[in-house]
Amino acid sequence: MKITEDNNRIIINDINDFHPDHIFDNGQCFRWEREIDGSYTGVAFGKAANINYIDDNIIINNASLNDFNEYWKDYLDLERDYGIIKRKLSEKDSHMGKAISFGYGMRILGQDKWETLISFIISQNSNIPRIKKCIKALCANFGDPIGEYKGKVHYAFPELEKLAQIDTSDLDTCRLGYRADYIIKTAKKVALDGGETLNRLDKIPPQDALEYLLSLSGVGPKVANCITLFSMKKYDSFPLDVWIKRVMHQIYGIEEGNVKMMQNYAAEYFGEYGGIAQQYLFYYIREISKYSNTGRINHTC
DNA sequence: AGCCAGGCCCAAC
DNA sequence: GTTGGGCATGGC
Repeated sequence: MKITEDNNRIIINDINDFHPDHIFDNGQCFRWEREIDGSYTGVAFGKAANINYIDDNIIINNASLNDFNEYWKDYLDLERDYGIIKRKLSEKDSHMGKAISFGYGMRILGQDKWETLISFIISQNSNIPRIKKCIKALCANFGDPIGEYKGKVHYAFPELEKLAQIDTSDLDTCRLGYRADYIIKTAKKVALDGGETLNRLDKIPPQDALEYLLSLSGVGPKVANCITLFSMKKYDSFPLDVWIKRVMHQIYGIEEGNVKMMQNYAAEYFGEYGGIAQQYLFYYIREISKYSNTGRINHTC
């Protein structure tokens, strides 16, 4: 990885398996917006940036070398060789192979735990466009402004202490529906020790981490798996949402609605990279579904 | 217009 | 321990 710093811009050479669409528009994050040039502008860890991929170079605009080393390198998971993972998973079956050739530039971001927790509580029983709007409103109303960039004021994700201090009705303006109450309850519980437990979840046994997450209001198995996958580098986490349930039934032949069997099958079949496999499949199935409305997965796509 | 969305809670078995 | 109705909102 060769890094160049140039006028508040970072350029990284020699990174393969990187495509902004496959990374920022695959449902793992909700705060990045596509620009007309194919780049994405957004906020992570309280830093606003614009990221693009041109001629095999990753370009991070509005970032210092310090920002890169401290945040972006890990956030973008740049030190992982996705080539190896893709080859391993592609060998599984032709569907997996197709999903990977379709979303070849996907990477699992290393997101902030608190932001991921709240974001995926919001995500439940909703759809991605609305989730993005809800989170945008939450940040604009309760996040710290972090300055203007590309003609817009950007906001950090709301601090734990901030959401722990307010009431459910204060969130009315964010249009979160019944999830507002979950968020306030969860914030108050996480804040009991200043977020210490949450921040250490990746350093304790996975079963204990899962148990803590499931004890939080609005966090069930699916949301908990998203949190551990997208913010704790637990790549065998296999979130079963409505889309992946369809995949498990229609492609892998597992009895419809049998969640336990689906989890077991994924763990056995995909193993340590189940979560990454899941994300390729999720992106693929949703994209091809945009072009058909049969309600079934088109195996020939 | 009506079904669906990166599900979870809780009461009733 | 499992099951299913209810849930607030808006995308399409």
